[in-house]
Amino acid sequence: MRMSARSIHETLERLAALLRAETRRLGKPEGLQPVQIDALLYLDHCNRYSNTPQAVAEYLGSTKGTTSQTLKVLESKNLLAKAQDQRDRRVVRLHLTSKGRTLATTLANLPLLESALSQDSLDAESLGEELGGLLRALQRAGGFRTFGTCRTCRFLTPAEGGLLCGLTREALRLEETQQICREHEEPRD
Amino acid sequence: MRMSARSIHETLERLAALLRAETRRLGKPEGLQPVQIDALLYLDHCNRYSNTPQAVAEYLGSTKGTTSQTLKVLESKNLLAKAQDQRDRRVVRLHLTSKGRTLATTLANLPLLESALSQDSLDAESLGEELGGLLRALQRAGGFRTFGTCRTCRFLTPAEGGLLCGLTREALRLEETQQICREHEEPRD
DNA sequence: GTACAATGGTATCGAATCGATACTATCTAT
DNA sequence: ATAGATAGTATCGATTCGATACCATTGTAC
Repeated sequence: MRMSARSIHETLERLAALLRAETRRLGKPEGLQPVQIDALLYLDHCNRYSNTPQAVAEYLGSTKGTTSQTLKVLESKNLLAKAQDQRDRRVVRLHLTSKGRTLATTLANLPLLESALSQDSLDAESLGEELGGLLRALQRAGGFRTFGTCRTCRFLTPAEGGLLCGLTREALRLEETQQICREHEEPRD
Repeated sequence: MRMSARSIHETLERLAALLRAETRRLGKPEGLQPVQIDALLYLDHCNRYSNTPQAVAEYLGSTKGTTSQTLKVLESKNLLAKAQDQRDRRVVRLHLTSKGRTLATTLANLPLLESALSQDSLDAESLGEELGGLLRALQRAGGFRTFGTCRTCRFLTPAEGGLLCGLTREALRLEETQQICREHEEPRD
């Protein structure tokens, strides 16, 4: 039984539709759209190099203009605050408010997905591996940014007294290495 | 390394965003939105019990109203034709035009996905298994219709001279058993 | 050092999605 | 025959999204 690209395409589309509907359901009490929730979760999980409108746009696969509106909504709901970067004054830094952090934590786990993953027939471990592999393959095929964490980044370099980002030459706290980074790159074979 | 529900959630979201962007790109020359393409592909691949607006709505995880608009667009582009069902005159039957069939065939394979799946690091077989398993688990958890094919349906019954749908008691041609069915149900335990 | 391109971001417009609601038509159960 | 369920459409308002234009800041070429 050969597994065709079309059948995988179909399955992915069904998964995406279900996930989207569930996200919509979950965001409804807060008056949040799926895209707004995606942005919120990203900002809750990205590092200090990656909390800009541009990065959000790339992560969501959207344009700057659309993302700007999405962020405006989150700001108007007091879920995030904007601040001008001091080094590069074109750049806006996005920080979740405590209300935003709380909401992100709530929205991060989808009940539907939780209960699906807890079923005996599923091995979350190998599922995660396969999904991750597909994502990396797609990103490689399309030349997109990978948005991974330091753990799998080719720039991560051990130094005396801790870890270092080889790109910025800055020291990284341990928690930071588990956050999503816009500059993440896979090791070269 | 425990694989958390959140990280799977995140990966799925990224996959969905990439797929959606790619579908958008692909549909642009035709002036079709992603949802319209999804509906087109569904109608190209569903059986005669499942080609109604209601079924499309359930498949896409959307509402009747929204789906009605989606279908209106496809109709105005001469990609599908509506016909009243003669048995139940509330029901509208949707049939792709030859133009619609052709376009569906074109849009069914995403270049990005094809090239990702062809990479050595990926085993399309086990990926398909894992994805299918996750989809079934989600459908079970949420009580959604499964939209599978006869091959995995508990209603499929062998009869003299061919196959039979145990629900409608009608004979099925072999090709039909490979199409998506709205009445599909997984075997009980 | 001054022009000029590149980059980050916002504003605005029009087309489309989407949920909600209300409505019509048809079928089914009693 | 009547009530209720079901299939579908129409319409409204909020939001998404791409496209375009625009502004501010930074980087680069000369």
